[in-house]
Amino acid sequence: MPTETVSHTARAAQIFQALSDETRLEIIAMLESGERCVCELQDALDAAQSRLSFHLRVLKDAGIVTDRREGRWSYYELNRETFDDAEAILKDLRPRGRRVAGRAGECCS
Amino acid sequence: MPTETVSHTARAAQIFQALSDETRLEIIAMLESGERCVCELQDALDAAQSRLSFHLRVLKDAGIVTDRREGRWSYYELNRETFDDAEAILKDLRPRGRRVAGRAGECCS
DNA sequence: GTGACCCATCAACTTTTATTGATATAGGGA
DNA sequence: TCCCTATATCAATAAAAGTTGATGGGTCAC
Repeated sequence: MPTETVSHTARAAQIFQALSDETRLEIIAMLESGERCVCELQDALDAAQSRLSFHLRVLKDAGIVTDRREGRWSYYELNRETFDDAEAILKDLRPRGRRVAGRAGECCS
Repeated sequence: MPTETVSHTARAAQIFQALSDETRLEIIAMLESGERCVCELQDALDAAQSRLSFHLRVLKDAGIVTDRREGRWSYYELNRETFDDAEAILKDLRPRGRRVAGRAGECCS
């Protein structure tokens, strides 16, 4: 077993947590069509620089984006793998079969 | 246009936020096979009653579960619709086409 | 070099979430 | 009726996440 540092659930929680903020969802929307540099995001989102930087870090830590430095610019890009993971996790969470409800008296001691 | 009270992003954020906690993910996992009563969850998750109740409410507010009262028991069940929504949202967020990076000088003023 | 710019990080603070223990409500059985 | 059980809710607190403004390190143009 290779480095399974965190549990499956912890990883799922991390991904969803990163997706649970409107600013970050807007960032993701802007990155949908490809790589962008931080200043473009800043202009478009009208967010304070440190705030944006904070959210980008959350996204990066969750593996949702990757970054690349070029000269004095930083470019961020969506990471397809993590989106695959997210989809898989979601499919896993989905309701499956049916189970007849434990009727009164069956469920509690 | 009917009651579009909250933005698309806000709704997305709410769903992901509800999914961003390990306890809640465990609850969902327990509900995958069907409806359960609160006390079953309580036993299985070994969570304080009020804590569990809190998390169930978060899930309910986000539309991830529905509840049903029967006598003195409450039964919770996963809500397929919301899982469909979540999947659709995720698909929407996915990286699409490519875009050539704005090279140095192109992105900032 | 010097200075302007892009960006990350930090510290202080505010806001939001989560936990805990207590109380309240409602149903069922004696 | 009285009590016990199941569950929600509330108030107080703790912990986590987000915001803001300041600082500092790299990189480029001069």
